[in-house]
Amino acid sequence: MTHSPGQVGAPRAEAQRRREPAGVTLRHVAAAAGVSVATASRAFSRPEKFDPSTRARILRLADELRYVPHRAAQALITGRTMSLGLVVPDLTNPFFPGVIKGAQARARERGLSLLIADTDEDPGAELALVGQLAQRTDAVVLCSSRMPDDDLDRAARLCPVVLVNREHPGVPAVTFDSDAGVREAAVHLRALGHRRVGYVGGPAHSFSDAARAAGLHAEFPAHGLEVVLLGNHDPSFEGGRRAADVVLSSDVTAVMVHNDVMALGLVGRLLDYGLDIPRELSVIGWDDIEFAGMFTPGLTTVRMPREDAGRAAVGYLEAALGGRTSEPPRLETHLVFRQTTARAHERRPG
Amino acid sequence: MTHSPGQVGAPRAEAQRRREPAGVTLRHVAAAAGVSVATASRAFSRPEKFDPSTRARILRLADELRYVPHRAAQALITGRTMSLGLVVPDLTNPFFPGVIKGAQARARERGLSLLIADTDEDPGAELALVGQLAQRTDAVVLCSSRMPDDDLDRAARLCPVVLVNREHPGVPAVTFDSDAGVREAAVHLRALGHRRVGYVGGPAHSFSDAARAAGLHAEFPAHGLEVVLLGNHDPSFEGGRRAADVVLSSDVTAVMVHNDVMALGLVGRLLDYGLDIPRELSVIGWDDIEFAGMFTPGLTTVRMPREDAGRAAVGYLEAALGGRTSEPPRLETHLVFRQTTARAHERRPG
DNA sequence: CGACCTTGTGCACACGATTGCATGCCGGGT
DNA sequence: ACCCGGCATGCAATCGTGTGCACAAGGTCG
Repeated sequence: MTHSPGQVGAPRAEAQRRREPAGVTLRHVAAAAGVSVATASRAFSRPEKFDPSTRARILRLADELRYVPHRAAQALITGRTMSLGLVVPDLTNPFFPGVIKGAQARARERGLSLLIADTDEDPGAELALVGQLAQRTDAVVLCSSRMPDDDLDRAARLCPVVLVNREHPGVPAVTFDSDAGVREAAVHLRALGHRRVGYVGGPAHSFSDAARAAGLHAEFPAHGLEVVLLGNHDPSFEGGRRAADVVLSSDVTAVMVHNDVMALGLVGRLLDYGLDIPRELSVIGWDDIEFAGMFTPGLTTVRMPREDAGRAAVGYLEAALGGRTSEPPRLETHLVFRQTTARAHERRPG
Repeated sequence: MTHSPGQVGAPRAEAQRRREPAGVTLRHVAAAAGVSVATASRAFSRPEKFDPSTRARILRLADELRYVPHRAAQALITGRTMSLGLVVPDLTNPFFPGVIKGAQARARERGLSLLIADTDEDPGAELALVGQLAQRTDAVVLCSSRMPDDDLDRAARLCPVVLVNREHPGVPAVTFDSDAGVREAAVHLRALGHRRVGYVGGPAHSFSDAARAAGLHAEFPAHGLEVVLLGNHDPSFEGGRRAADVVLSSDVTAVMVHNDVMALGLVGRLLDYGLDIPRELSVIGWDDIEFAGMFTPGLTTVRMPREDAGRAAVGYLEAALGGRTSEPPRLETHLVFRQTTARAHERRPG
């Protein structure tokens, strides 16, 4: 209104004041096609009810001009950033890159991007982090969070949230169904003649540790196996090594371990002690990280389909943002047989 | 102009048409403070030349109202998204989470976010990926890219780019200086009595493989060591295992391996063969991934400070975007001594 | 005492895309 | 011949923030 409106040509010169090459905008393609910006926009968003030839021409021109929509502008007007956040406690824990990979693949298929945040194992920082992410993303997936319950409530109010490997009332969650895996482990150990099986636990207040222990207590007795709790330990290689003494001084012939990294630490230390694994002690881990099969002896373990979990989590959020309601899945786990389990034998007294 | 302009109160009702709770905007805090939106905005961006009391009042109110700036709106007007992209070939390769972690930490300190993209080991897809990232980020770091040279040129024209662990004329790069690490390895092996040392290579056209081989050729002869090339192999555990036969049928007493994962595969297979490591063969890996110290025997290896690399890469980009020019660093590597190296012995003929 | 500078603040436009409403055109029915 | 409906398209407002320029108030100096 203030300036001659007929000129639909190049963006006005003064726009170049600050700002790099500027890129081609909808205005350019509209001008090139001899239509208004509105029409150009609709050529993308409203394929239906549109003159096919006009539409085709616009799209072709957009392509030739290498037009790419400006995400920030879209985000501003639509209120959707088209990106998701993903929070993990520790990237160097081999469990998480798997779920990230899955999440990322699904996100890419859908034209979404993924912001990864690592909390450095600090549950207290997670809420703040979700707050930051909420500004830049439409929703976030919280992975194996050890966030306190009320922080979790607050986070869920901040923006749409989906949990992975944790449950909390009122918050959707992609979970792992330990049952099948644990049952297979029970059958396996029982068949090998074991009767008393230890459980080397992870962090005391971790949700997944509680879930795993519960699975054991639910399934093992039904198969004639006694479960012996062997304490809570740091979920690290060192934590596994340190658990060796407890295991050694118990009278179990087999142990389940909270995760693979710990299990590998435990096995390593026990081998150092001169123990013959699996002859004197069978060990079963949890997760099936890549390295589980690379160690000697290869670790028997309960596989968690973590890429599937990542995919499912973003799939759920994408549906939820689109207004479609869906139920996040509960994923099956299974036992992977390798070399750390064998027939039960008496162990010579420690 | 079309509607009564006096009303500076809440955003106009019709704005609520579509759009969730809407959040509090600069307009809210401006209204609360009794100033214009422009002043409120400047309270943040122009601390200097500002009436201190007004500024303090505005900031306090902003805080009370829980105002958080709308990133998309800022991005639209400033042309800066305040986020960076990071492209890696494979997240599940333990090398990369390390650099991501470093990058992420530095980015967070600076209020930047990081978009991670995994190319699934497909160098052909990388350029397209950078294109996508360029829309949503201000710059991208390309990590150990195997992208062809001209793709790399194109990518660098798309948006500011920094390379990690790769070099290319005209593109800034955070690199690893193999020299110190390789020299230490040479001294170490020589002291242990080795004379002929094999090199188990990675992918044929990989930049880092060329760099590593070059380092060997530059340093080893100077220390009286002969280098024997033992071919190119897949940079995976399996690749390392498959290299075992070549190693066994050569007459070297020690090998350097392109990376730790391969080295671990190689060692595992050789142990399967009944070889006594390190007595019959010394093995040195490259990277110092977490698991290198967890295997038995612990892998002697050349450490790459990968978190530092991540930090340096985003540090460089941040400076570059801020107009400050800097030189991306060349990071020192060092040998980490563990159990796969020992005095040279004749090996009984294969 | 007036001209000029400094300092603090507001007006208005811009960024690039989306979208409700209006408009113009064309054809068919009464 | 006129009106109405459908269809394709344009107008203009809008999202939330940043910033050049104008302008007012107060102070200083000649």
